[in-house]
Amino acid sequence: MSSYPFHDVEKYWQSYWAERNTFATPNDTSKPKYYVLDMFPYPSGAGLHIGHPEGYTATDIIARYKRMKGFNVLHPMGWDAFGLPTERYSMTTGIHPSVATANNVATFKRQLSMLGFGYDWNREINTTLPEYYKWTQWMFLLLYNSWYDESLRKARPIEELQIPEGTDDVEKFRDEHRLAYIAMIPVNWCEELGTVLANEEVDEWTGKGYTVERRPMRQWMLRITKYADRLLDDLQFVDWVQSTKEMQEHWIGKSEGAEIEFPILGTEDTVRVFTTRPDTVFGATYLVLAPEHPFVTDIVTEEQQEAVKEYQHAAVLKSDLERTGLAKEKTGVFTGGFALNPASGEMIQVWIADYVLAHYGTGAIMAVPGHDERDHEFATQFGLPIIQVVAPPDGSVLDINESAFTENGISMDSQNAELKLTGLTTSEAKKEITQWLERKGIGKKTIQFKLRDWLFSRQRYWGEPIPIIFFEDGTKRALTPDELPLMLPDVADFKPAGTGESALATVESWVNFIDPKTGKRARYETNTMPQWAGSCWYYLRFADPHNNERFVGNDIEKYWMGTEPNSGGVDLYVGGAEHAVLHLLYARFWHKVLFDYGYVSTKEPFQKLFHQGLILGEDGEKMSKSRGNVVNPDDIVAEHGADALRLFEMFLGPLEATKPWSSKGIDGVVRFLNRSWRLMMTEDRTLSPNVQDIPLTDEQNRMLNATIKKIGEDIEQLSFNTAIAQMMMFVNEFTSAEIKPRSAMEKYVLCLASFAPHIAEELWKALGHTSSVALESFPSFDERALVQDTIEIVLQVNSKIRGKANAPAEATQDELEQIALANADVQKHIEGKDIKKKIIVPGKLVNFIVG
RNA sequence: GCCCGGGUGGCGAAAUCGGCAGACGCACAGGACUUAAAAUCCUGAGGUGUGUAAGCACCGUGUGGGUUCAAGUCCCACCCCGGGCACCA
Repeated sequence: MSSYPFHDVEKYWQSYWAERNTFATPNDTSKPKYYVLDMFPYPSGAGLHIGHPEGYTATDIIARYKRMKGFNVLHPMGWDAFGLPTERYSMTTGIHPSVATANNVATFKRQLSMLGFGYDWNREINTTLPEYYKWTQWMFLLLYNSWYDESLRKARPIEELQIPEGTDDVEKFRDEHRLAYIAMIPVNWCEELGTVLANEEVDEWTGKGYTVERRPMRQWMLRITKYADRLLDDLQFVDWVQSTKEMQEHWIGKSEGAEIEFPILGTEDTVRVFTTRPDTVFGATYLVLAPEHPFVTDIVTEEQQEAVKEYQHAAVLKSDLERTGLAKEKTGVFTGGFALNPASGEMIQVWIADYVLAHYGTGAIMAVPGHDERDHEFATQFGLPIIQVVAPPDGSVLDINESAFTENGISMDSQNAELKLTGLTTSEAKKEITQWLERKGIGKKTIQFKLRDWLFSRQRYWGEPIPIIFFEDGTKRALTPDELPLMLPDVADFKPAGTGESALATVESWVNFIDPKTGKRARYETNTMPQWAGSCWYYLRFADPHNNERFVGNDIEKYWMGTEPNSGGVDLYVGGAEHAVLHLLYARFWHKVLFDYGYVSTKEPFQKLFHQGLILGEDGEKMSKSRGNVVNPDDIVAEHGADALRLFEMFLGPLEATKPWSSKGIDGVVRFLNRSWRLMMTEDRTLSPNVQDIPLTDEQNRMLNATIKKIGEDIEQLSFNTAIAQMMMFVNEFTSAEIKPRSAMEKYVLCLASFAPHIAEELWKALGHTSSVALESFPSFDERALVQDTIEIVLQVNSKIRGKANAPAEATQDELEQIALANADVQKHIEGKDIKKKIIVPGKLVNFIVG
């Protein structure tokens, strides 16, 4: 028996869908909406890999199922096409990135169509097209033209920023408050690439043998830190994988503590430190400043001058990685200066050490070696005093020179004339000391975040130009919305200028010009935006992709994203866990800015988030060319068909699990599809005469209804592997029937349709239907068909299974007991013994405890 | 080091609330069809022991303990694998 003609069938239905626009999604507000989104791909030259269809099949099943359940489903696809790989390809081949991108997009689109995904291609978007990046630039301007009002906890137009009396440079004051701003900050400069790398990119390139050093450069930054608390708080509104929420929480890194001022001896200066354990201030036996701390030069004594300089110099040369990474050995230098512990009144040494980070807190710490492991290690190494000021709550005694006691406990030896912490619990002591500090005006309660502002500029050609103009006189202006898009000029050479600027700096005709609005000689910003920019808001554009007046129309946004601020957004967002922090955090940030201006209606962009697991090579290793274990979807489709690939990727295991590919395993789903086909088709592709209008047996009816029920439930739970197992059971059951009841076959095809749409369409047509199965309703099931009159119950003696018996489903405990006692196997085991206890669970089991 | 997730047959896995462990599939074995093979259909199968056999007994969800009539599932301790963070005071 040959296999079903999947080549013809799949090709036929793909063109059928395309010609009839089967999956066109109207903005039809009369129906409930369902928005299901994949993280849109970067169209690489290599084409789709086998991992892409995993998430895409899952969302396609959901989309098709929800459509059959009566929803208006938005299930779009587009291209996140700016970025370094294409630019590097262009550098070596001379092929323009826009041409390379178009080619790659064509390949991806062909492959996606080949897999039968039901996208509305009228809504296709591409981040590299001017009609798209016009709005990315517009969003940048929105950020640039905004400041964050801490009291209202929202972004507001920069014109509404109150300028304090006596401010001479108003522009400078505004720049200091804009959500997009320029800063000189040390960045990861890679000489060979001639570009700055993001922190997350450093490993990738150093791994490839490139060297990366720290160099201060003029960079655009986004003030995401202003949103730290909201990004943290609003996680409560989303239905995400717990681990992803936690990763975001850790990334944002909120910690509560206090700032305390330590007077520097012999000066009027004070050093402010941040600590989460102000209750341990009596145990602060020295101070440590970050090597970059501005006070270092003031504090350092003549004798220590040279050593300090040398240490600072060494610290600057070290990369972040070297400073924090492998070398755990602590280093530091005494400045020669002393400070006063404001609580104990002790004179304490001031050191510099690179275990204190300049960019966190105040860039200075009070070292409490008795109750902080890092301080303990440092103090031990340099012979600094270690004292205990917190006792374990159980009153046990410990040797504080041996190791730090970092847990909460009871304060000890912590008092001065005005203040007594001794005897208080850690949380009481924190409150007490903070009040004292505030009363004295030498400290206050503070909250710190690990999150840092977003380095937003890249020295690359293939990205969105930043719409800012610089004038000769040192002033600048932002483009106005009517001047957008600021088009990326055509260039022949895509290499960075090598000066730390992008290739744009070498395009004389573009970069230098007379600004028509002001008549001044001007220069465009030559930095471009990072790849994250386009993906920060694309989910909104899918709702209204051709709108030239707005990035998304008001009503359309409200329909697809919802109007309830605390819920709503994209209903289901599926993508890799590698984007758990950055993409999702950045997109949430932009969304909140848009929310502050009323451009969007929900606080959060993505209501439910799901990460599909990785598909490994057959050897259980990550797929890679060098390992030679790469599976190409084109090959699989050619050999087994798209339905088989879709089904197999879903059958492999739970969607979220990492699981290996198996070339043998796919035979199982191929067989299943063939069995489904033969259930109702003849060899010559016509409906089998065995499909007839006959009633179902009770057993068949039960199987059919159980299948409908389970498939609906499993799809809702993204549990596709078990849904497929159920369909296999259905087919096994009906294969053995001589005559196949037509009604069961029809309902089965409707169940199969979301998973294997091509074969389902063909079967649906053979069953005599003239329209697409994709537009039919999902069958409902009859709960009554599922109830069984008699069920098998387990008979146990002393909790061991000794037999089984059929009992009426409604049997009472007494009846079950009688049935059990009548069972020969049970009798054998209870014979001559006392029944000490009876456990009878109706519908499940009877258990006699004998002795 | 810290925070998550996970360990179930030869393999991928399944198992609402604690109630028949291993559904479904792969691979395997036997049978039917065939000159033969493939394909297909049917049947079998966690392991060990025992028996000619139907069967019977014991063991079994990473390890060790615990709770319970009953534990893959709950509790405690530990081991291993995957992911994330990593001097954030």
